Amino acid sequence: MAKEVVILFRFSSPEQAIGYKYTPVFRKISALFAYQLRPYDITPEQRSVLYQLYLEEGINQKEIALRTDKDQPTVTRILDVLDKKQLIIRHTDPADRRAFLICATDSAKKLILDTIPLELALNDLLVSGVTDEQLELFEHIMQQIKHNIDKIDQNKESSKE
Amino acid sequence: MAKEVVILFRFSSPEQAIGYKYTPVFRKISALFAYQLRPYDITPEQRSVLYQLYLEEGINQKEIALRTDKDQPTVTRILDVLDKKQLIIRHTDPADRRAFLICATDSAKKLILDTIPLELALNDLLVSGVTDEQLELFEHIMQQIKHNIDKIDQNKESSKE
DNA sequence: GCCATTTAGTTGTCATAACAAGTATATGTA
DNA sequence: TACATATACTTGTTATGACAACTAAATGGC
Repeated sequence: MAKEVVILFRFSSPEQAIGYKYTPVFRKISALFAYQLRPYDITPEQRSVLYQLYLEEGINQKEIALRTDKDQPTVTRILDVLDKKQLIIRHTDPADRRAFLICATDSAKKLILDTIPLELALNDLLVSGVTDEQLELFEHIMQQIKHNIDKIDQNKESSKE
Repeated sequence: MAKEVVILFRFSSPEQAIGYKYTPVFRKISALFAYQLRPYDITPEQRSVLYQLYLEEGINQKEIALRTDKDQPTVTRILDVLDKKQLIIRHTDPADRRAFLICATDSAKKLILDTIPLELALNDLLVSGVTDEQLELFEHIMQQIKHNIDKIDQNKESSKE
């Protein structure tokens, strides 16, 4: 007699998978912000790097990668662009000749300050019709999902060994 | 006397903007799924195109773009890859010589069927610890955000004229 | 102090994505 | 029917992102 293996999932249809359903939503949010940032000749990702430097100057590239959730090669290349636009300066770290301490130029700081209202206004539009209470729950669920991702990632790492 | 203009936002800090906060989360979800799909030599985006063909064969590229939330150039290039991998066939549309009717090959259909459990299992892991009730609210909020995006997009379009 | 290992950053390659501009075909209208 | 306009798809360019492989410098154990 053939054995039957039944696997039960909370969802039965691939269209319901949250990655599938909502990745395009966040892509679109980035595209909208990119559109609004055009007059400033900067992209949301470049701006997210600058924003970290605005919060704390003189951190190195590895630290920027951590704080922006980007990998190091991506940060290297975004900094190359920001360097060309004269929005950052790479100072060699006197304590570690492999590393650079990155600083934002004055025009970069001005750019960040000028665009913060854009970001807040867009965010307000995005969450209009959502109550504060609902938003709080939304944040809570996203935190749980983030936590689950980290757990999956750990399994992935440990299974490599 | 100088006039003061005070603009009030629901959020005061850029780090709280949902685009800024959660775009990396969904990027990571895609990366996790990409990792799991490696043995199948396919990416989540290529798979999302194939999945639409699995749902309905013989639709054209414009229709695929609509259904996958991608723009037409992106669909063209993803189909080029799928074509090389012999996972789709472009039939010329007898009724419109500009268009192609796209069909999935048998191996593409098998690939979709084989990977559906992966997608459902990953989704289960991602939402573990989130109750069905919370998930329902989450979906509701995401729908509201999607609706808001469409409204912003319409304004953007109409302001072009 | 020497050497293995780790770490900071870079480079190369491929895949997506946004957008502009181009080609060929269809369509709507005088 | 002729011509303007719209549409389906393609191509080019730029930006990001994942990942592997590399260089150079730092660190840790002996």
